[in-house]
Parts: sequence; structure tokens; C-alpha cells
Amino acid sequence: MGSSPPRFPLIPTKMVQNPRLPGEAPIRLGKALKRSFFGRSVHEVAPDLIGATLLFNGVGGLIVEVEAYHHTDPAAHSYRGPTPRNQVMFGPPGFAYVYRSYGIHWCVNFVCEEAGSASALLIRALEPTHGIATMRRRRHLKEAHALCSGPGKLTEALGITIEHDALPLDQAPFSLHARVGSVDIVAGVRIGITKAIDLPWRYGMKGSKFLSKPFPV
DNA sequence: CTCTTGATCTTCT
DNA sequence: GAAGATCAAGAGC
Repeated sequence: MGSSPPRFPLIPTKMVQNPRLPGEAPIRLGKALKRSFFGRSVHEVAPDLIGATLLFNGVGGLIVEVEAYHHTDPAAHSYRGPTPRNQVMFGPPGFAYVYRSYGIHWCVNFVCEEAGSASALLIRALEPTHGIATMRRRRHLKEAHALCSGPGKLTEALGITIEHDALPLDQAPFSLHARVGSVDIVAGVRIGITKAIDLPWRYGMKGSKFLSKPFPV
């Protein structure tokens, strides 16, 4: 016989799942976003997603930075038509498009508009609010400000991989909740691309300390 | 703080 | 064979 499990947790559950850093206000979740939320222009969805909460198996936080891509945009994966990698972008809105970046990282997009439009929002940064201990373990980090401050970082923190490509955003393991209250939105040029570099299609939460990179003043 | 570079896989030329 | 919707570590200031 193997050793029996402990009769009670060694660490209280509410400590393990501590959702907020010390001193921070509790998070209020808005209403669950349905797939139809994404069936609009990518430039309408983008600002509405800033301040919304993204959870993946209960781990995640506030979306503070996204970038828009569209099939008419030379920087978009969909620009040259459908391929095995980008086929989800050509499908209906409200699904996840996950791809491998630089051979190492995973990046997650939310498909928008309508089937065939091939537009999507790259999720670039979160303010961690839920499951911070889990994120720290996955990212081997103590500090919270860098847990999700980049598209490859946040997929590692949340546990998103290619296995989750094409999953619907309004069903588990995904869960999205509308922003509660109002925030100031800023826009600027996108990061890390070499084509269409002047399009101001990066959207962010003004003043956030959790961005992948500050927006120029 | 900024700048440079290696890691490593998919897609496209 | 090269480029790419990136990141972390190391060097230099």
C-alpha cells in the first residue's frame, strides 16, 4: 500500500488561491462575454476588451493590452490567405487562435468580426488578478508585474498552448468577463513587427503598470 | 537603465 | 535558407 494522503491541506486553500496582491482592491467580475461580443469590427472590440477579465481554468486577470490584425494588413498572419496554422482566423468570431512564436512561445488571439474576415486581437498583456501563486510557479517569478507583461509570458502564466487553438471563448477552460466601470484607453503603433509598422492598432489601458511596453507620451 | 544576442520551430521564398 | 505578432540573460553605462 502507498502512503495515504494528508487528511487536510497543508496550506489553507484561501492562501493558495489568494487572488490579489496585498493592499489591492478586490476584483469585481462583469457579466460573462458571449461569442457574439466578438462579432464586430476588431477596432470596436479592442477598446471594449481593455479592462475585461480573461481567465483560463480560473487563472488570469485584467486585459491591459491588445493588438488588432486584419486580412488586409500585411503584418497579419491571415494576409496571404488560409494555411493550416491560421485557419481559425478565417472561421467565425469568438474562438481562440494560438500560434507558435519564434519557435519557443505560444501567443493567443481572439477571432473577431465574421467568418472569412480573418481578423483577430493578439492578447499582449494582463494585470494578474486570479491564481497569482500558480502563475508565479509556472513563470518561476516572485514579482507580479512581469508575470503577464507580454504575449508569450501570459500564455505561459495561464497554461495556454496549441492544444487550445480553436477553442470557443465562452466555454471552459476560457472565461471572459466584461469590464466593470470605465478606463482610459490609449492607442499606438504595434510592437515587434516589420510590416505596416505605422498603423496605430495597439490598444492599452492608460497608466497600467502591467503593459509589455509603455505607450509613448 | 539600454543594447545585444541566443534559443528554436513554423512558414514562406 | 531566411524571417518571424518573443523572451531572458548578460554586457555596458
